[in-house]
Amino acid sequence: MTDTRIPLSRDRILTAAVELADAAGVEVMSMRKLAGSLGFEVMSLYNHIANKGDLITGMVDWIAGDMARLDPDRPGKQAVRDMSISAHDVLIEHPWAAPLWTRSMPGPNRLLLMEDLLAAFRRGGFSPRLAHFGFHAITMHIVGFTLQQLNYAETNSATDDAASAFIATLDPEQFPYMIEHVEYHIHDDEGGDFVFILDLILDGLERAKG
Amino acid sequence: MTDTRIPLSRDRILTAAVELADAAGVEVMSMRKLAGSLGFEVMSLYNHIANKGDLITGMVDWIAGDMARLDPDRPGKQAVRDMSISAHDVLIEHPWAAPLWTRSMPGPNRLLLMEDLLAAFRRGGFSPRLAHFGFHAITMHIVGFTLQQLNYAETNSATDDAASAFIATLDPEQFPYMIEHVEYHIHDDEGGDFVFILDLILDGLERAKG
DNA sequence: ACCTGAACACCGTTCAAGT
DNA sequence: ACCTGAACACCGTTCAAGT
Repeated sequence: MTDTRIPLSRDRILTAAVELADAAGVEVMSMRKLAGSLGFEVMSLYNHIANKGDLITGMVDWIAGDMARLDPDRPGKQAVRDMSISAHDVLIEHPWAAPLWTRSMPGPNRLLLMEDLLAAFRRGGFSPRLAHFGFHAITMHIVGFTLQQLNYAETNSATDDAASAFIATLDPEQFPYMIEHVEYHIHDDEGGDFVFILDLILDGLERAKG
Repeated sequence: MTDTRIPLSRDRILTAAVELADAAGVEVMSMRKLAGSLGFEVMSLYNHIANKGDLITGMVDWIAGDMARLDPDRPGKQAVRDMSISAHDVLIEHPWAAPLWTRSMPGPNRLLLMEDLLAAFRRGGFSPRLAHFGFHAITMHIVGFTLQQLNYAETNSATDDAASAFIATLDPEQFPYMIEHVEYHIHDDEGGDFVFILDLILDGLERAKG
């Protein structure tokens, strides 16, 4: 009885892991279920990945590979803007990734993005110090904003019913602006907020360059 | 044989949980160990908290209570600046909290901080829309920046040896700016970066107000 | 009302055994 | 070299039983 299964590999495992996390969430994706989804036993995975931490690092770097590299032919500010928007899009596509982003070491794909970003600032005439600030401001915005956005989507569930229910628990005397804020999210949020703050940061950095 | 132990309460449990997480990290703080540190059995906890999610929400809100409320007597921009710095300090003191911040619903203490922040913007003459942007930009900076900072401290371990080792793995031809960036973290990072970017955001918002 | 023990349905990972 | 079964040391939580 020969084994007709396609043999495991790091790539196959990572692809399946991303798929599983996309479909069911990371908290559901256990080593056992991952192996099961591939038709192998748990321990087979350990022939290709070191441990669960290694798996997660690989998953994060896997989706980093989907983010658009900086276009070297465009002005630095435009290239950074495009990359940021692409990165944000990818993180929204894979909602499990943003919380893990800051918790794992950068893999090869992420390293390339980081180098690109720093290079764009330095070649654009930023001092090492200002490039350093710019780097942190931009990456922080990409990950942090997405994190908040996803959290909002989650706590307010699919529909806006939960948001309305949340408002109902608030005393309008004590939390008038909080209520206004949540209502903004329900009615007026067209998704342009990420880019608005991004431009605010980019303009601020350019001004700081002097 | 009478029981001389101080009876459990939600407050006692939360205090012990924060203490345990501070000392050993959240990933180590299990329900079983938490109960053990209090001298009770696991299941006793469930008489005071609903489940682990409830516990974590409570822990996050517990430390939110340590953050300085906005001073209503100061100009809005200054008050927001002070609150942000205080919040950042508290998150650095409790390194487990920032990753959980965006993953749990706001409790009573956090709600007050959020309302304060929104009120400062609105009373300072911001439109609902701009107050909304400002709110997200500031909270994102507080949590996101701290997250990156903690991650850096972690991957580079206590000493700078790990950072140097990390640099050593990088090809200087391919990653010149990445190397420069990590070296900045090792040598020139005096901790003023959080405030620098904070001011950049505050100035940007004020300018957007027109 | 609050505390507890046993049990259930899970985890990640080690180790020795197979091919 | 790669796959596997059994076992270990954990989890969070339910349920029935105690006081």
